[in-house]
Amino acid sequence: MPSRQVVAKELADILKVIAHPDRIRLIEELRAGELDVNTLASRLNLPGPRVSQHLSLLRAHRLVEERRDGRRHVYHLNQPELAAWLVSGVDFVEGRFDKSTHSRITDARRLWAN
Amino acid sequence: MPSRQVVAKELADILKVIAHPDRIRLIEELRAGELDVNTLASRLNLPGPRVSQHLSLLRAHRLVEERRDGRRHVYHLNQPELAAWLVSGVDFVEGRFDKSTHSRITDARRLWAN
DNA sequence: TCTACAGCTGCAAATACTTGCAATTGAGCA
DNA sequence: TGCTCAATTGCAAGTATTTGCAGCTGTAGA
Repeated sequence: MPSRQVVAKELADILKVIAHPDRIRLIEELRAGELDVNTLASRLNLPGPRVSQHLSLLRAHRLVEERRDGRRHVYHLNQPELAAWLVSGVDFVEGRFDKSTHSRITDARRLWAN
Repeated sequence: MPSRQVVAKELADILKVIAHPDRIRLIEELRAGELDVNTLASRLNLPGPRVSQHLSLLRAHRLVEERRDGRRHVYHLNQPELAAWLVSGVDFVEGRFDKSTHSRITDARRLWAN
């Protein structure tokens, strides 16, 4: 199978993993450093098992890694540049908003820029 | 709903649209300029209706635009930088390959670099 | 008008994702 | 050992995507 096809498939695979609102937010939360599952769950306001499943998917694709600290499971981004890359992708979202909602983007970009 | 959440949702939506091997290849084919549906179908070696459906999805999300030229439907990227952004995302694929298949990435990157 | 070519649309079957909830594992501590 | 907190796993129901194929629309040219 030709290389472009292989790489397109792998890239599609990774994008599919990232392409979920909760998982994008997990990645964004982890941009600044490591956090445990509980903290993530309460920051995103999601049930624990759900966060756990998202994390296990991200883990299976090596986007995050886990570390144990006592009874806590602490997660961090495997490739921290991923978060920056994602934020830069927000540019391509702009066309989708009408003018009134448009400020949300600059807003979010500012929050994520930190 | 908080901005980060809105933007995460929109970004997820766009990524979901992009996250398909065929559609990634379509975007890559279009990086250099416009092409009609037939050309795309034969370059990707896919049945016409399939390419048509992928394009209509990309079109619905404003990632591509259509132009008519006689009986041809000619497509082009709405935001050409999208292709470059995608290619830069290939970096995050690298961790997934073992050493033997690793050369495919440099390979594909070279091909996509044009 | 008739034909051919270029694409699009619709629909059903197969497949994959998401979500909620209950049950389970595993580490620390009394 | 027995209890509890932190997370993970498993599974079923609901929802969305993908794929193949048949049939349709619209344009150009004889």
